[in-house]
Amino acid sequence: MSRELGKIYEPKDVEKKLYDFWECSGFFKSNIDDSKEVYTVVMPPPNITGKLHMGHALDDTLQDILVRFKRMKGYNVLWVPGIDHAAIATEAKITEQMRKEGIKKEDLGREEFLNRAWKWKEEYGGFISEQVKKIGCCCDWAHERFTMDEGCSKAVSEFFVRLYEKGLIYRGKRIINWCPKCLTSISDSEVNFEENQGNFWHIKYQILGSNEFVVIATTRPETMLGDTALAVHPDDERFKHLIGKKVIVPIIGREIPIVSDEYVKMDFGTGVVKITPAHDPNDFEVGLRHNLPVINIMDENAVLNDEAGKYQGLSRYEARKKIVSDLEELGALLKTEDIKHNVGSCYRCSSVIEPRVSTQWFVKMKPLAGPAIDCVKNGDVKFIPERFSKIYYHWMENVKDWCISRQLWWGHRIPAWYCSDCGEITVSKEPAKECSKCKSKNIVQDEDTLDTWFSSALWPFSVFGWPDETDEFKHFFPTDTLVTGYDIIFFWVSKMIFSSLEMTGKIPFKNVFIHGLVRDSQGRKMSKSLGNGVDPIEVIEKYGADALRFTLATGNSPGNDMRFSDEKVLSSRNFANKIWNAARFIHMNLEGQDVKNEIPDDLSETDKWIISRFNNIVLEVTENIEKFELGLALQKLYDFIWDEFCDWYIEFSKINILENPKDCIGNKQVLVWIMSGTLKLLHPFMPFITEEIWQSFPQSEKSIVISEFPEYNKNFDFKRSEGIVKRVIEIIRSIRNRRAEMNVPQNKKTSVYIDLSEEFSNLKEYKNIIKKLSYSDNLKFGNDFNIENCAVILTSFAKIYIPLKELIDKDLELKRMNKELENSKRYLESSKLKLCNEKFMSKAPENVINNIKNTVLELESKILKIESEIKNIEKL
RNA sequence: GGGAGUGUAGCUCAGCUGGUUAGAGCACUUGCCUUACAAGCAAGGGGUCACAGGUUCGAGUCCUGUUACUCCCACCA
Repeated sequence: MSRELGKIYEPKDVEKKLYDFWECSGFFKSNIDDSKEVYTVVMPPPNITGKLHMGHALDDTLQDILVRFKRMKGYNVLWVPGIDHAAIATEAKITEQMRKEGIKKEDLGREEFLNRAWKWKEEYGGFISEQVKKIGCCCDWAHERFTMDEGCSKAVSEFFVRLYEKGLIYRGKRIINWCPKCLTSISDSEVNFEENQGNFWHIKYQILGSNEFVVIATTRPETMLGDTALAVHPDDERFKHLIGKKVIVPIIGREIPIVSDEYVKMDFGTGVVKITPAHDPNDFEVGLRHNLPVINIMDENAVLNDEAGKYQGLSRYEARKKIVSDLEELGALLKTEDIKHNVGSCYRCSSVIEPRVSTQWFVKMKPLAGPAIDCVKNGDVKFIPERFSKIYYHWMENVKDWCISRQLWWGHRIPAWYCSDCGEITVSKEPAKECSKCKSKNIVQDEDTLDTWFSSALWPFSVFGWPDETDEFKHFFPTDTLVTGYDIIFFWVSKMIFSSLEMTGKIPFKNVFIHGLVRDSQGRKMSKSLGNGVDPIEVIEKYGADALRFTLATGNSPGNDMRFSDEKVLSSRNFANKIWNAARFIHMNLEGQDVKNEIPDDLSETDKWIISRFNNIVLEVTENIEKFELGLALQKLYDFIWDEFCDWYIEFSKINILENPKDCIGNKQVLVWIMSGTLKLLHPFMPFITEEIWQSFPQSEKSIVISEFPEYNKNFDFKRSEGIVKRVIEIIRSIRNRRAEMNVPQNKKTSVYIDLSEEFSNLKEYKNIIKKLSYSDNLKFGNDFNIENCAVILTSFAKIYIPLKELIDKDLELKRMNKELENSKRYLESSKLKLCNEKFMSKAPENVINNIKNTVLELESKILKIESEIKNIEKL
């Protein structure tokens, strides 16, 4: 039973051992069990690329806290772990790896490339799971899923086909965001806009058949090669006469019309805009309205093509330079201004995005958005904190169609086949063998794959075997709580909600628990380019998983960003060590004795006090966790353990145990019982250390993981004892305080005389405790002391005298007494004022009024005492 | 341009539905190796809760306005 605990807690010695023990014992496994209430969480799947970062550690820790709590509360818990194939990110990594070897994607071919990708998955997938385990996550590994495994892929086809058949997926020629480096389209939300210092070139276009010019201003002069119109605002008096006329594009000499369109802002630039439908999203729209030709002047690498004439083969930036200098030579360049404007770049590789007209697949969003908004509005899905629902509405209400096709190989291939005979598109869950219209065998599958989020949108139900109505799907879905960061609400949360509603008719989860970003100690975002990222695994190796978890779970509130610093982890580590040593103290006193882990029949007031305090903490912590106030819950546990249990109850126990080492089994039982209970409360937050200590005490369960979370018990509510011990502590504190003020070192013992008021005369029973903890070597109770040359401490229920003899300074003491008198009088005044206030008396609740009345009585007696003591001292 | 958040001790942050004289960690000062823990113990200093109004018997907490910073969305040819 009593295992030897080292002086310092060494996480390394226990974490791996305990995790293996938990896993082998099957504590994390869950099966269908109708006798228990279900609690399901699906883990946001980390990308298959690279390592876990601090954001994952936070996300996983929060989930683990909730899941462990619910398991201890008796729920049938399932936490599904998994990994995301991360199409574009992974493909970029593999392509990069190949580039170093001098191989191109095309050289390898689709099949070989995919072989490589799967090898990558095998290698890195296990690596990520290992990291999740190191954090301590109690997920059910038997349920682990991958977004491209067979089941999830089946779900993806089902999703695509159903939406297509309902007319919610369409294929169309649109202008999309093209990344010239990743060579794929990306969705609007994958584009990052950043302010950029650029130039605003003013260029003259000659009006056909006249010597007049109009001037346009542009930041992208190279696109003029694709101009098919100029546009002005219909109400712009300056240019009304030009509408319908033609102008000549400089350099290339093409004749293009001047159209009118409300898109043009009269007060921006020159009021005249060049329209290049192939290379600007707004121009594309204008082009559609005015039936303008679309001239694409660039290839997929953003290099100018044969439409660009003599500029063919130049990159977009080389072409820009050349065209500007050519315009200058021609005299068509009127002036060059500086301008700040936003430039979009790829969220993966940061290349500047090139708007590009191409044929892509889209999801029609409007019909899907409605129900997705409603289920949050009516409370079926709750965001925590609530304010994030506003952000969600705002986005959903303005959502645009979702471009889902990607020109990548790593991902779910679009289940569409094109017939070379009749041109019909065949969309099918199973690989198509023939054209659905003309039955021709001459069909080819779409080369493109689907956006990663298309499969992660299905995650909460695809992991349970949907579209099959599996028993698991019926039992565990909808899930309970989704834990994720606010940065991913648009990317992912919104997509899961509308997909789930559309496919299963149910919400995917009841709660969305949103957390913020983990920033560095200076508040900067952790990023690769800054090199300020902190590796959670390194932190674990240095300080332990529990210290990391404590750091991430405490000191911040839901939805807010937090800063991560070594100092914080250090203080968390110290907390772990504090608990460890409390356990050591208890063990030390258990030596050779058979102490039961239960509350004894005969309880002292201090026992009742700590039990009552513990009982109260149980109630508060449970409530806090249920309300997702994890930081608050943990703070309360910290305070209880450190301040109340260690600093007071253990100190009380020491005195008791030292006095009668054989005869205090009851006290020892309480120590073991409180410690065990506290460990259980703390276990969801700090699983390793709590398990290690818990097992070292007599317990009925073989693991804390499957023990019962403590319940509030009204029989353990000892308010009277709390009052008594509170006063004992007050006496001790006030004596220590006075000694410190007088610079009496702790190793110098003094005499202390205490004159208790009648109703608290029973505090005499705590003589030994007070004597020891107030550094006294001579403690007497009574009311007939010779108090000459004594420092006096007054509480509402006692007068305390310390004969400090030569140490005391009369003037200093008088000054202090007068100051205290002032304070008490001021406080009394403000309290009395409240009691005289009729409105206060009629409206404030009874307990508030009673508190103040008591305060007034206490203050009045205290003031009297102070005044008489001042007189006494003055006589000296 | 639209939306959201934040502003509390030197620093990092708590403070739940308004209720005694506002808290923690770190840092700082002083004294302690006291039979778990110096990764510790005891005591202390330090805050007109961004500013101005308002509601209320009572405001860090609710309302209005101002101001500073941060983030998100949209996007300026």
